[in-house]
Amino acid sequence: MPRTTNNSYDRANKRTFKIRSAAYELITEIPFADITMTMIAERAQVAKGTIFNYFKNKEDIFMAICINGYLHYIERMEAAIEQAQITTKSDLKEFLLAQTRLQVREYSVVILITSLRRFSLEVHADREQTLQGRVRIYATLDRIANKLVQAVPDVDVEAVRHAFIIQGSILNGLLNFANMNIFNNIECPIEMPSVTVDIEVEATHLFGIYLDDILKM
Amino acid sequence: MPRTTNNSYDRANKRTFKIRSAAYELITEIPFADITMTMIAERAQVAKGTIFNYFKNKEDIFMAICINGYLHYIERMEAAIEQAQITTKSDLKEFLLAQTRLQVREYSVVILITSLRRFSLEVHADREQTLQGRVRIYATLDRIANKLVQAVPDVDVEAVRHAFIIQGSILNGLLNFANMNIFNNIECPIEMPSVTVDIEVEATHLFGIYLDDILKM
Amino acid sequence: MPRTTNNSYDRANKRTFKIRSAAYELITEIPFADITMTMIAERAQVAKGTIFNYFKNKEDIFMAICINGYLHYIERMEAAIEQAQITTKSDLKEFLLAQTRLQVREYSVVILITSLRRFSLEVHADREQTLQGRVRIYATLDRIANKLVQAVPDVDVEAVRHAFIIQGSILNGLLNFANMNIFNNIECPIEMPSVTVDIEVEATHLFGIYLDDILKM
Amino acid sequence: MPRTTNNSYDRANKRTFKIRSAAYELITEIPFADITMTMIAERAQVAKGTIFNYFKNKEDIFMAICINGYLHYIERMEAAIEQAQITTKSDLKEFLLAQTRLQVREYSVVILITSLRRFSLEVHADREQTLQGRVRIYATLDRIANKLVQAVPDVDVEAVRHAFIIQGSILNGLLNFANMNIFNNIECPIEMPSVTVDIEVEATHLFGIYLDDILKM
DNA sequence: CATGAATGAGCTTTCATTCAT
DNA sequence: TATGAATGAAAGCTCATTCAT
Repeated sequence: MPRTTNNSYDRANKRTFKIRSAAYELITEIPFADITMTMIAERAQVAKGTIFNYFKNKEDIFMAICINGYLHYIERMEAAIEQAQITTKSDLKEFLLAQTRLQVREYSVVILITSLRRFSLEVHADREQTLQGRVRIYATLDRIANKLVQAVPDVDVEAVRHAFIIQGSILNGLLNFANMNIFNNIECPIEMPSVTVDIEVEATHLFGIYLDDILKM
Repeated sequence: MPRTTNNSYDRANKRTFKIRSAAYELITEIPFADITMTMIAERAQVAKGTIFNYFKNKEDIFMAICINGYLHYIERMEAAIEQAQITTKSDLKEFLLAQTRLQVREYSVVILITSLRRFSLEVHADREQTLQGRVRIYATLDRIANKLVQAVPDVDVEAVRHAFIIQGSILNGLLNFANMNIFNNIECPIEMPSVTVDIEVEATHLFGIYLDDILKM
Repeated sequence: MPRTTNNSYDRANKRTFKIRSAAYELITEIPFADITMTMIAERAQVAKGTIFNYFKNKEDIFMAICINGYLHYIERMEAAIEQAQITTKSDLKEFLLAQTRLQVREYSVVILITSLRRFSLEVHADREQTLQGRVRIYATLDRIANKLVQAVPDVDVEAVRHAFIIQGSILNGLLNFANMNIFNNIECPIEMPSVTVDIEVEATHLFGIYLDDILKM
Repeated sequence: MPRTTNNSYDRANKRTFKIRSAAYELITEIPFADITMTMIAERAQVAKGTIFNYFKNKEDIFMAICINGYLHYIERMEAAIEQAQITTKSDLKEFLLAQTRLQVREYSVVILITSLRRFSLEVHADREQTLQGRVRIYATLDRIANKLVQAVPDVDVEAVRHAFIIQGSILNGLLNFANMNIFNNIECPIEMPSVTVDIEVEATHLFGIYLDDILKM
């Protein structure tokens, strides 16, 4: 079967990817407010004007990162279900905690950027595009939840879907609120135990007991 | 002992309060990036230059709001302990959940602003001032935790102090990550159950099971 | 004699016409500075790049509109002479006033665009093209003037040719300078009689007494 | 009597004047569209940002030039009435023609800029400011007209006020529409008599016969 | 000849910050 | 200490123009 490639579509896809990647890289290095379109253009090796052919503005780029990043995460999760051999509630819990560890390790930036949505991103990002993305996310989460409840008896779809929101909230909250002993990535010479938090440990702990509760284990 | 009032000190205090209040009001109306020093000055009814006598920059103001707002919350909590008549773990849990409801209802904005700390505030805010504030917060939380463990047997100070971090993280995370069906304060015409969240219900639920866990109830 | 139609020539003509028409439409809706090549391309249903095959730049398009529009007007006038049955000075005056009414009613936009020539059009438009157009205009006016003086005794060709310049100047001037009670097409709630002007009445009045003068009536 | 000078008011006035003057100079050298705010700032020796403290945008500056320039002209005219010793219709006509010569010689640029009002200035200039200016103009013209009709019997105020509109229209029209043998300030090597116009001669001629008509001379 | 994605110079405008008063 | 006019760096963004397809 011959593969029909739409060249211009492919090129456009590549460009948006390059721009998003450049912006993603920068947010790991520089505070959001200090990132400029010029920086993003330089990093992505495209002209500044090109960015505006693909994104409405800076906020739009980061909103796209949020959505695509999270989609990437949950699509991987969906694929992982097959290999996971989940049959009991315990399997399910283990699976979701493993996914949480993955989220902490590889998707913290994406989850963290979500913090900007209320104060910055939503105000300027493209409404339609964003909502479409969210619908895709919801549909994927829905599929995942359905697959999981089919594999494990006596579990509510609604509860599983909801758990993903809680999972993200927990990680986002810990990233923002914990570790107040760190200022601008530099640890402070002040002893404040119990403020310091190992995000992975804490996230899996909190989400673990949440799962226990909703799975009635 | 007669209290010597220093007039200029009082006036300065009033000014910082006016400026902070103006900024607080604005953040409930306008996205952070769109708030200008001119707006804050007008709202606070001071000259733009005056602001810079009291705050290093815009980020400094909002960092101060974070810290003072949270201090305000926990100082009220400290005062509330006396009236609360806490003697059992169950009392303790109820007290902390009541405090959580208060946090949701009256301090959501303060908790939400914390989302900006990593990406904006810390980068420009005054380091020393901020750390001093955090130390004050820690000291207050420490006093509170101690008072509580003295009232209730068999509870770890460390665990209680830590619980406050988790409490804030939960609220912050839910505010940021939940309710993705809302875009720019406008609800979307897309049905996505389990994404929609009643913050107060969810926060008390999650924090409740966390307390059950750490209090071993 | 059979006319050999050159297809590509016809197509090119059609294109320039489509582009000019699109630009003409736009200038009746949007201020010159706010009209973009993209808008013109969309309206003309051609690619942006195509425009540049036919016109040097934006100013060139509007210069072409000026020249072609005015040519259109005077070529119609030339054709109208035959039907007009002009034999006396009075006939001539009536003919020219009727033509002035036509100019006001159907060519105001063209005359108005001329206002841009000094400040915008000439600076960027194609010099040779423009001058060629003006020579064509002059030639046509010359033919018209000659036809008219042949029909009416005791009238100077030079004076008639010159009258057309005055005619255009009067209309252009009134369009620009009169009706200062209107701002951005919206009438102002300020009573300023004698500022308000019925362009057609005023133009024919002023041009009428001018004709009386040069025709020594 | 001590003169009370409001320093900040004076300084502001000086600034607006400097900025307007710079813009006026530039428009005599460079086409409107090519004048940038940077150029104006440099010429006026103020910071770019300063301009925006006094004017909304580029169009606003040129609208102010139009209005202030014309006001300057008619205020001089008002002052000139006293010295003029006007008692007859003939005196009145001579006075107005002399004023027209002055307009041609010293205010052509101002009158010419008016050509931009429809296509550029009004769309972006400050509405209120502009209308206020026009009201001032109208009031001055009204005073002038009244003074003149008091001096000369049997002349209609309305007609005189209206004549000023016609005067400006004539000059504006001639500046825009005549001399099509000149392209971009360079005369063309094409012989087109009757297109070439001596603006001053033509304007006084046309306005002269208009005055004859309305004064019934 | 038609296309439209890519370009990037350069625009207007903003706004934190300064500093003379 | 309060002021707010002045600053000017730098931002976001536009859009005429190019050019590979």
